[in-house]
Amino acid sequence: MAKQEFSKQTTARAGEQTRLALLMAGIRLFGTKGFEATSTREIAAAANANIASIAYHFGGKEGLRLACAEMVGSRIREVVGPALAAIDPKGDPAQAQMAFERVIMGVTDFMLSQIDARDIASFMVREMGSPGPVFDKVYVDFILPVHKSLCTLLGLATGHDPESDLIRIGTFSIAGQVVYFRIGHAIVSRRMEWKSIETGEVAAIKAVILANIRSFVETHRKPVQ
Amino acid sequence: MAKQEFSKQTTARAGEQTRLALLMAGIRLFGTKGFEATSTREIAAAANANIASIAYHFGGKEGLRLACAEMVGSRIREVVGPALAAIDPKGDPAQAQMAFERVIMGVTDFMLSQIDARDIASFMVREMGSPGPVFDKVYVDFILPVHKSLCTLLGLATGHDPESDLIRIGTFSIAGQVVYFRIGHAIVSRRMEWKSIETGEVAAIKAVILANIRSFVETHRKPVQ
DNA sequence: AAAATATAATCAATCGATTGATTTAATTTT
DNA sequence: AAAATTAAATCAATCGATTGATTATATTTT
Repeated sequence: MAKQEFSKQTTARAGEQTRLALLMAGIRLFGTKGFEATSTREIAAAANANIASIAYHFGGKEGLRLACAEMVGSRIREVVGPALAAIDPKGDPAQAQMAFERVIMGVTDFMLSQIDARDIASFMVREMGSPGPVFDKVYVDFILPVHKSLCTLLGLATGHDPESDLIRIGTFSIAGQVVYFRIGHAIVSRRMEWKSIETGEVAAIKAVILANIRSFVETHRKPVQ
Repeated sequence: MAKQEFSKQTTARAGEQTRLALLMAGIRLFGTKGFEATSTREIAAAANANIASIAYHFGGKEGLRLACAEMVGSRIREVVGPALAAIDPKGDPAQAQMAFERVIMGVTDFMLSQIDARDIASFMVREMGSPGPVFDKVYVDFILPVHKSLCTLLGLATGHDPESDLIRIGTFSIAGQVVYFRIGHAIVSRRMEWKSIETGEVAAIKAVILANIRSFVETHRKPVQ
């Protein structure tokens, strides 16, 4: 297990290095250009690896796609996992609302701020749009549990049944805003006359989304019966 | 110059027929599968036309893509155009809010209900995600004017400067919800346990979005100074 | 009106280029 | 030396585009 720090080029899991590089390149290229529009030669070149290494490590292009999905899934679970685990199903409304806000704000930060995360977000959004094995994996492993948890929180915050149409659709309407600002960032940036999305820009977007969350809770809050 | 009205099948622009069929097939396939993932053979087969007809009518695959964008643009302008033209820049806040709600609800209906329009919406959303000449066209011809008009209305309704960050981003946050329910319909349907998006389902979504609009206006309304 | 000509449109066949995948050989690591 | 990994070369299949031939329609000439 002892990792040799010296001459990491030659030693230190040379194979693992290209494997990771291929995954990174795959996520980035699949996310920005789309799966079909990206060639294996392009991926190999971006990862400074050989074309055959894709087949060797992942069995093929489709295998790399699935491996990318798994890496994306685990990466996102790192972000939302802790916040979701801290949910108290018997907490009071104010506490639930705070937790809800924290998760959404965290996801927004992750999706818009972190440069390496943008590729991840783009990749996932693309896979969301087209049914397939990757979609199923992303849905079951990530979207469903996260959405359910968010519904639990929003249900607690407003006093409604977490599985009611209002809460489920309402949660989508809020999470959808986050998704939109990611996929529509080119449009938003152009309209806002931003060169790129930086800290200040993300803060402005988060402020609006946060206000929308609070407006939603306030509008639909039920008096305790 | 006299056009013969009889036997429009044989006469009356025989080429226009396949031209339209190619456009329809292009919008549908580009929208559902993506541009790169769709082959010209596939398009020709779907349109009951020959592969060469694509080059003949549009100069090539990329030309067809642009022509599809133009058709989509004009089609959408039909939907939102009348509502936007009726905007009164000096109207009272309540009137502006009603107009805003009407436009958003109309677009939501268009994007989710009309079967033929789903292809159009999918096509546009896909092009929005990837920069290129089609994106520029869609932005300038459609997104920018519509968003500006919506900002005017939302500015009037709340009393804020239509070009302020709050109004511009806020408008995106509302329009983004509509876009999300279109591109994320597979996820939403699965989570809601809907077989497909039908009248009742669209009504449920519209109710939530409408409530979000009204919450936004109420939250950010400025007292008349 | 009839014949001749021009234009528009579609067709099957084929082009070179590129795709993902595979094979063979060389290199590195253990 | 054996195993693991990478590099280079090659595979059939498919891509978008183009070709020349053919048909249908419109226009012009006689």
